[in-house]
Amino acid sequence: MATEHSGYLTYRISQLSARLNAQATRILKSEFGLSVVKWRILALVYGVEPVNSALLCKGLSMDAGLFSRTLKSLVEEKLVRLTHSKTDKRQQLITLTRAGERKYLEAAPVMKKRREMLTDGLTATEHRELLRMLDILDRNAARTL
Amino acid sequence: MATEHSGYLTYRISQLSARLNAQATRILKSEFGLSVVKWRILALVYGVEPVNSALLCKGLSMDAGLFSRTLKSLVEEKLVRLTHSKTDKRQQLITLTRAGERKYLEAAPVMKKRREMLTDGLTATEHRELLRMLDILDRNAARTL
DNA sequence: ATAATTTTATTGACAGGTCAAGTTTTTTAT
DNA sequence: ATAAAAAACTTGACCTGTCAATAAAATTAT
Repeated sequence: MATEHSGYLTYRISQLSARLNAQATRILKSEFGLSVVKWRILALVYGVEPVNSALLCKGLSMDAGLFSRTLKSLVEEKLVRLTHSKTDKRQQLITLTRAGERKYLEAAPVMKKRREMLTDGLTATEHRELLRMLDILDRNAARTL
Repeated sequence: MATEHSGYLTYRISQLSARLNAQATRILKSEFGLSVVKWRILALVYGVEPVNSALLCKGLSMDAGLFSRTLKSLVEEKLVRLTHSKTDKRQQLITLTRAGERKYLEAAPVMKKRREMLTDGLTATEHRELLRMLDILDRNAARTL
């Protein structure tokens, strides 16, 4: 039954993505009480704070609504702090709180190990090749059909 | 901004998957009034009918709830027909109606072209390599961390 | 034979993510 | 200088997909 659609690249990618997401969700929630989106934000803010909110949202190519709500709950959990830009009253800057930094530093090694485990069995060359091919797919997918 | 996380394979896959899904959703909905899940079911049922419902659901590794609801609306749209198995009163068999077949045959070439376009720029060897690497990732992702 | 377990299918509740509308502020065009 | 357009952010409505609970039927174990 699995063979009929095994050639369907799009389907394979979708399945893999779902599986990876489920794995990340499980680890992040059970061990750190984080959602995947919250984790991504923490990971990107760490080290480069303070960060412009809109730029980060675009960089993640994340929906602005989702981003806004996630940020709100990160603030409620006191993992990040928002400050209004002086020059542009619309903008806000994101900084990690001490607790946010701690949370990131706690989760980072676990998530790093997970990534390493994922590419187990791929040589460095293959890994690079894979990223290159994903780039090609990505560009092709952006082309309107 | 994109460079910080470009090495994050999981993130790349997730983004690519989201993009592909959005593309498929757009095409299927606007041109054929189908959702991605409906399309997948039609495509798998076509040619091998009648198909055992539970087997198909497992073959797609799809959530049973989602599967049930999607099937229900495919029946309402008169694209598939369900018949109860004589030997096992729990089971149901799926068949495409004439309209369902027509819908599949209409959409199939467009979706095929989309897949071909997606791998534009990859040699046959690379394509094979890509599938192989995705297999490895998939197996690794199945391992519990 | 019948009790316990497993399988099939459906349903309700919910989290994650998308889309569109609305507010405020800034930028651009006239 | 003022009007129009764009950008930043928030909110509500909505859809998809996941999970847990249930019910009916079949299978397995005792």
